[in-house]
Amino acid sequence: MTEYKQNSDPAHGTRGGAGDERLYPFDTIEPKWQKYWRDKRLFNCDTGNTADKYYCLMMFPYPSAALHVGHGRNYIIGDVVARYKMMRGYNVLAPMGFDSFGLPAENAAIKGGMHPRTSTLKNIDTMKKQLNQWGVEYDWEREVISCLPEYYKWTQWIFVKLYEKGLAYKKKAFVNWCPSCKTVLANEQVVNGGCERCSTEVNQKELEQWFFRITHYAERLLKDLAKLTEWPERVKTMQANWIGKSEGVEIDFKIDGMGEKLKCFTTRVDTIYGATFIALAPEHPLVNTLVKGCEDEKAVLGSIQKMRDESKISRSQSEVEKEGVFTGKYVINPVNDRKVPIWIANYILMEYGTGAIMAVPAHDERDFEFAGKYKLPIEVVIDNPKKSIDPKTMSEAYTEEGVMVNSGKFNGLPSRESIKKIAEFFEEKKFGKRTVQYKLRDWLISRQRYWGAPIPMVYCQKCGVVAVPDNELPVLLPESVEFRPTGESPLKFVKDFVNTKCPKCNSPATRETDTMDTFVDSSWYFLRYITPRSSGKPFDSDLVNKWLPVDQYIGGIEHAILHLLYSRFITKFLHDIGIIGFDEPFKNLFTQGMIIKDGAKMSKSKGNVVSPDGLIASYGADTVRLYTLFIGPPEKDAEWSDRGVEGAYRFLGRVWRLVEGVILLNKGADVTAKESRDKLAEDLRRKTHQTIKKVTDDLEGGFHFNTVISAIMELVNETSDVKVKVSGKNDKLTKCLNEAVENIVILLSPIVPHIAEEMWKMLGKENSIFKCKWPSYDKNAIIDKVLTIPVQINGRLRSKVEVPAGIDNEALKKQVMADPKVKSWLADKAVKDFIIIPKKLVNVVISN
RNA sequence: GCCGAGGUGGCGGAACUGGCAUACGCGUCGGUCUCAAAAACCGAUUUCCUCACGGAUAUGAGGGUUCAACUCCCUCCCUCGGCACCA
Repeated sequence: MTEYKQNSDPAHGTRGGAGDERLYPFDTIEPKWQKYWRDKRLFNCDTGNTADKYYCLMMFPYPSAALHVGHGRNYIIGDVVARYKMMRGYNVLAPMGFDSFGLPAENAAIKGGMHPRTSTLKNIDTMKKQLNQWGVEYDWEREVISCLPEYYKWTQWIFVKLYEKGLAYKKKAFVNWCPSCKTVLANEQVVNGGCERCSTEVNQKELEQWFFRITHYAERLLKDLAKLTEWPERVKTMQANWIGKSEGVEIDFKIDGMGEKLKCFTTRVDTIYGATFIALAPEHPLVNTLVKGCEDEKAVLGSIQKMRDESKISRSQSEVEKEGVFTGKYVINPVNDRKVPIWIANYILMEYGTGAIMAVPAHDERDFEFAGKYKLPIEVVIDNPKKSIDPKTMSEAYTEEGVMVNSGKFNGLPSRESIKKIAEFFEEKKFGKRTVQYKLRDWLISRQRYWGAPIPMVYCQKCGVVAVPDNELPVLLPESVEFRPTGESPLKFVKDFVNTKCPKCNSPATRETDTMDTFVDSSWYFLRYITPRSSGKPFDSDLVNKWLPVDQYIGGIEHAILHLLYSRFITKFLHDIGIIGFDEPFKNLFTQGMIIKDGAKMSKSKGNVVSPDGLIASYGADTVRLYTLFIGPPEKDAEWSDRGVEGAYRFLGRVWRLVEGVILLNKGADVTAKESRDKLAEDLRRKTHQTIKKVTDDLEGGFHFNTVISAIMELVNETSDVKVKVSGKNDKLTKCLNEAVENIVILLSPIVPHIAEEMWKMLGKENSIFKCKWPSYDKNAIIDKVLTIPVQINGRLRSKVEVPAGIDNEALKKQVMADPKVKSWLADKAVKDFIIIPKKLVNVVISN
């Protein structure tokens, strides 16, 4: 999605541990099968067949120069899911594309590199080769590249639709400005006061910018999180926190001696009787009027200006000392007609609520701190029921619930109850009204950059702001521009681009020169894959309605807020204008963890990037895939280990030799059976079917690839043990052995597709293994006939007994009591209790 | 501070609705094969005591419930991620 800072150096591969001796010929097998899948169009989806559709989507990447094994995790997981679902009989759609507008390509151009288009398309080419090497397959005929006019035409079209509905608008505002990237950033792109991309401290700049009115959808974006039952809880929590809903009351305070009213938002209207001052943000529009004519007006204005000058960023850090100044004016508290002084304070944010608060020092930490500093009165109106509060000695604000005191007719009520009562009272008396506030801000989408989709708007002297009509889209990016880090869009200096005619009146006009945030591009691409070459409309609505919502979306946790929230917003919008029939885009979401090396996220600057190229050369792609999935639970971060890769490689070698060995057996090599063949056969068959069950359950119930692999390893170990003991005769045992081996190959195939295809062929099978049906297990075969029951004495394991599966409790008890170890533990002690957990365990409780 | 996830051998990690803790893999040690090495194969591997049989001990710390606790309850500690002067 977003571009990554880390780039790996493809020339610097990890050392190969395999040496010249390969455990199996992966280097010839892998390219062969990759070509085969492509030739047989294995991943090309017929979207016309929607009966058993399965839309398996990976977050499309920004085309960086080279991928590392951390990126690989995402694609490998997706590929395994797609192949598995195919074998389950689904018509799988697994498309891929490139989120190819963005800053890195343009920054490279500024440094004197290639034109962004050239470098981007080149990177796309490299990336496709790397994906191919991994054996990760897609329906490439549906490739979507967001920087091409055929795509961004429709990004612009969506902009115009938003504009027509009043959801795209331009306003002058203080915006986050990254001095290094020389562009504005959305609130979501500011991380700890720094630029998301380069970490440079962001400052504030007043600019006229385009916004999307995502706040209009705040309530639905919040409420509909409940619909997303198959999303990780943490992602939903992060989105809910980001939207930040709070319910409260907006109070109208009359300003004493002036006609004006002052609105304050509070969630704690129960504390209204304890309001001892009012605090306004320095940017509040009434500030100048209020201050006018006050004592020492000049000094007051000076300190207000000082507060404004502090960057918004440093003001948002809690360590910053609270500052404020008295305006000389008062409001009247409507509940008791008391005069309350109005202050200007640096801790009040203009962009939240009304930019003004009623301050209740006794019951708010921040107000308490401020009141302490400026010696403002503290009045307790909520008492702690456990220990009465003395306002003179209190050392911190009491913010808990309690009992109302000093609050007129509300005295004695529990504070929680009075929130509702006072709110009702306020509405009745018209002192104010109940409202809801959100932290979510409108989405700032203007970027002073070249490499993005131009905002399709025209400024006409007569008609004003005019949207470019559909038939004139796309507004093409001009080819030749000068890349200069001026802080203004390079498009501004391209006369042919800027000067145009008004689409309405045909008189001379100028174009908007800013481009769109690339997150606009990525918030609808999943719709385009269904009909990627559609030229008359963004997509075919009927078909899109059949294929979406996406059945499985897979990507990194870093997009928990930005991309996923924006995509949900755009989907809801397109739903509301009636061109799609669903209002949530992604039914199941899986967020995989990062791959860590030497304790840190892989990055070029840290020099800890593991490139797949060297690994694939030494061990093959299947080994890299296997290890990547075996490393740990895929949703968690995991530390990369080169030793672990070798272990995965050795395992594939063992499987390869097992298959070769069994084929030899089938030809009638070896002749001596060394022990009871029937029991061996039965045990092996049981293990085989238990493994089928375990693997299928682990894939269906979440992506537990690590336990899937360990289960298959167990089966391989057991099968290898059996193989050693077997003759070549075509009897029950060799049959079970063949069954075990075939199933091992099938169960492994989504994970290590190349070697699986090759072994499948060695076993004499005709078609691609991915055309074969996923096995089901025999319910009877998985039942153990003989059980080993652990025997505990007073909860401690002391012995084990072997019993037939159907044994009744009486017989079991008899056998346990006869066990010599149990006998010696019991000695002459009385048995107080005898607990039998059927098929699991026996616990004999005795006195000590 | 608030919200979320987590803490299990030397390491990555397993353990379903409370029922054999440490599966599987890595590493280490010992062995087979080899002139030798690599690969492969076999065996051992929580810790402590014991020649051994065996015993004791252990899932961040402490308490509780239970015949039985990694799992449930209470108190606390630590790590990671998100949000954070949001009224």
